[in-house]
Amino acid sequence: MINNYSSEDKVLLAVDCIIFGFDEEDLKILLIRRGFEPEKGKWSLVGGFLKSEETLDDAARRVLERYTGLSDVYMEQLAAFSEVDRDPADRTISMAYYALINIKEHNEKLIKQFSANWFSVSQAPSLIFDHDKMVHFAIRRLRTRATTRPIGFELLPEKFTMRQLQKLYEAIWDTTLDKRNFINKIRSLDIVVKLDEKDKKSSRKGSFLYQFDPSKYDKKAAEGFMLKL
Amino acid sequence: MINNYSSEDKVLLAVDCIIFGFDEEDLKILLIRRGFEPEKGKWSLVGGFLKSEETLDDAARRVLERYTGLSDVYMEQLAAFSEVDRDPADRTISMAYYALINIKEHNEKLIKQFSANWFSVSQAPSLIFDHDKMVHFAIRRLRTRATTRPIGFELLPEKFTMRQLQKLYEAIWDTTLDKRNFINKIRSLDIVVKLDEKDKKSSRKGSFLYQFDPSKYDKKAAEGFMLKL
DNA sequence: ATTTTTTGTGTTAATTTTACACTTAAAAAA
DNA sequence: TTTTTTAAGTGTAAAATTAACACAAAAAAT
Repeated sequence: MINNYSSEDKVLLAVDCIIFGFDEEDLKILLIRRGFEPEKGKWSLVGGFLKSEETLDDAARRVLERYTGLSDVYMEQLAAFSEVDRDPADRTISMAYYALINIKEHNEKLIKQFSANWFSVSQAPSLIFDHDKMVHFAIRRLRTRATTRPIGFELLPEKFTMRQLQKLYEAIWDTTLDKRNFINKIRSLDIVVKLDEKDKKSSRKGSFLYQFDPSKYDKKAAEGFMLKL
Repeated sequence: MINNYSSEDKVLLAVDCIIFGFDEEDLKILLIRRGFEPEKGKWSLVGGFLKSEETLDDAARRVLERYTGLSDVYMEQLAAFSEVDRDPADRTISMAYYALINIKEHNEKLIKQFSANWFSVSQAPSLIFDHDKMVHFAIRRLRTRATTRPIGFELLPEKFTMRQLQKLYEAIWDTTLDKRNFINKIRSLDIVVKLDEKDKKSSRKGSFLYQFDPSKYDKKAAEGFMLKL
């Protein structure tokens, strides 16, 4: 087939990933020191260029696996950033993705290898290019996502306490919540199962562990809800 | 500066626009018969390729102006579509945008010139490539947008009746609403001003015209709300 | 045994949402 | 001029949801 588009401009297309993790206290993002020019050594999101034989989702997954060692990560396309001079080296459009991972599960070795670091979103250093804008965009999106879809599965360990789940929402929304109203609301969503086990790390008394019910969780993830807290 | 990215693949980047209009009854989209191969003559979204000296928003605005004659159109970036074979002619990634326009204001001549046509979203023909997917995506986005931000300004004439506004929401959400509850809700948002004029077209009695209060509207557009109806 | 710490739980008031039906205005028809 | 027709305009009560709020229980540490 004749290429009808031969006179059109081609551009570089990158993906940059905002990787969120949660450490029981703060919402964090994974940043690396950039290993090449321009802006070598500065803090940056993880990213890479789209290859012509893969989709953008493929590219994002590839980047995610490269820097965290994790596949099967929850990931969503965010937005394209296309200011003409956003990357001084060449005309590059970047597709931002955000990912939610269980911070305990990523590969520590890779973190070292790439001089990566987890930063609380409120204490992150300023980033190269338009990456700060991307991060803000991602936080905004995560906030709305947390109000319309369940998110705990992605960011918490398999078994978790209600307090942990509440702290996660508090971190995402940067607010404090009433624990009684919170637990009632979560129970009414009918996506968690209370276990008999207790977690003793956080208190003398110990607190009951919960687990998500995968099928109910997925159902809610698909149909959505409106979580007002 | 040395180009550090010289070994990376470049791709064609297109924008495709879902242009929504409202004709007092139905939510419509503007489609054109494609003027070149591949898929020449088939129904398609309006689109074009990104030029290297413009941003994606610029490109979308350019496409919008070319096909509707309108500048200053409300427009939002939607999502990138990047299946490897989505366009059989060449590897092309498309950034979908959606736009909301006042259907009365677009340029009729251009419509003819491009063999364009307005279709009710429920009766649109099937489109080339992955354009159907884009349209569905856009409708979904428009629905959530209508629940979190005001939208009337973009799709209605300057002066409108409550019934028109209600029909707009009914069309977007594909539902019916109670007029008393609707009007109370809209009034509580405090973004419209009731005028003394009446519109006599729709009934003997005539119905009062309203206008958006630009500053209040913009404020609500920026801060958002949660519209449950 | 006492202190300390964090968990766990239920009720009431306030607010928001939903359901619902009749009158009014004015043109058109008789 | 009277009657008919059509869509506009309006308010209240019940139901559902959300928000506010405080104390007892468990268990480890002293």
